[in-house]
Amino acid sequence: METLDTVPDEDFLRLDHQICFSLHAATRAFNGVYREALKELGLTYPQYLVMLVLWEHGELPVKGIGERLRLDSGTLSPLLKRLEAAGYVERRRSPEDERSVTVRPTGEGTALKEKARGVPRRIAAATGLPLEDIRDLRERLDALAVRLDAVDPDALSSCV
Amino acid sequence: METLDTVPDEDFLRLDHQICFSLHAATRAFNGVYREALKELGLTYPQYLVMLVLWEHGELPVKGIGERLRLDSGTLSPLLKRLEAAGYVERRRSPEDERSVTVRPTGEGTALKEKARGVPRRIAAATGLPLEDIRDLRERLDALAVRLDAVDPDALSSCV
DNA sequence: CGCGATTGAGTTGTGCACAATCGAATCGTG
DNA sequence: CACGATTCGATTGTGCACAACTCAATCGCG
Repeated sequence: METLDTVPDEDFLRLDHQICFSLHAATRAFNGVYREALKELGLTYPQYLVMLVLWEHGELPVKGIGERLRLDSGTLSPLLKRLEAAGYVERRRSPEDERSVTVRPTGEGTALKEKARGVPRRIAAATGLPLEDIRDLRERLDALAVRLDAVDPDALSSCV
Repeated sequence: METLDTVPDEDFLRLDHQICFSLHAATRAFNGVYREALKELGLTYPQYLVMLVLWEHGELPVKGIGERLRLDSGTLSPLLKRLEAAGYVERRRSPEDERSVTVRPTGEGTALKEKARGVPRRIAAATGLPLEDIRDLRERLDALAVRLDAVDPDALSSCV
């Protein structure tokens, strides 16, 4: 059987090139499709993700959004400012904990959900894949992300 | 059977959330792992991709790199300048066509290939997946990217 | 209660992705 | 040969990702 140990470095480098590159290419392709689909909503794809979690939860602290999307304040702070400037969300300091900032959709932001309703179906159609394939792919990617996030940094730099 | 047409919008939105988000999360997880693995080489992940194609082809015009990695000059120009500043590549105008810029690894850049040899194996090990699973995943992602790149932009904005 | 440690946002700086645009070189057709 | 169209790269501007840091608010232990 073909395993990690029976493949020469040279082939490996090629294979590796393709898996990481494939992921990159697929992500960028998705971004391109979303960019088109979200153009009429005036949202970028990461902004759309933020609105998705806000539509689902009603309101969340910045930290809560960051946990669900795995983004830190360095990414979210400016993004949320742009969403606020666009009139889709409002931010205010939590009365209970002055360190925390609560974000919630404005009326306009909530109304946007209706306009966004058709987006996911069109995206799924664009993939040309049956639902079960999409689901299977998603599960593999999730499992992969979990494994990669759990990797010990030192185990990487210190070669085997 | 469950198809695109038998699932309500509401569920769909959730499913969609997960597939696009999973891809995003997996890409970012990969980036994190590569960041660690490439730290000792002084390369970012996109810079590593560029070095990979240069190691394979010896020298290429900027356009050739862009075709292989699907990146445009707006991304490559500054990236190549940084690689040049790091001493890994040199750029010069092609004598045959003064519009074109030829990029090739310096001696130091070529030497880097040996130091990079162990990287892909460690990345593959970090995924915790057998080779055939990686290959299968790669093929699915490639097929997906092809489909998504071929999507007619008008078909997205004009709803079904 | 008081003070050091921790937590939550925000800021700064670097790098990538991409759209739009520019200028120079080259091509192609009349 | 001349001139409009195209090609190539660089540049500009916007937005995202992330590391490193700051600062205020809060927590918790003595």
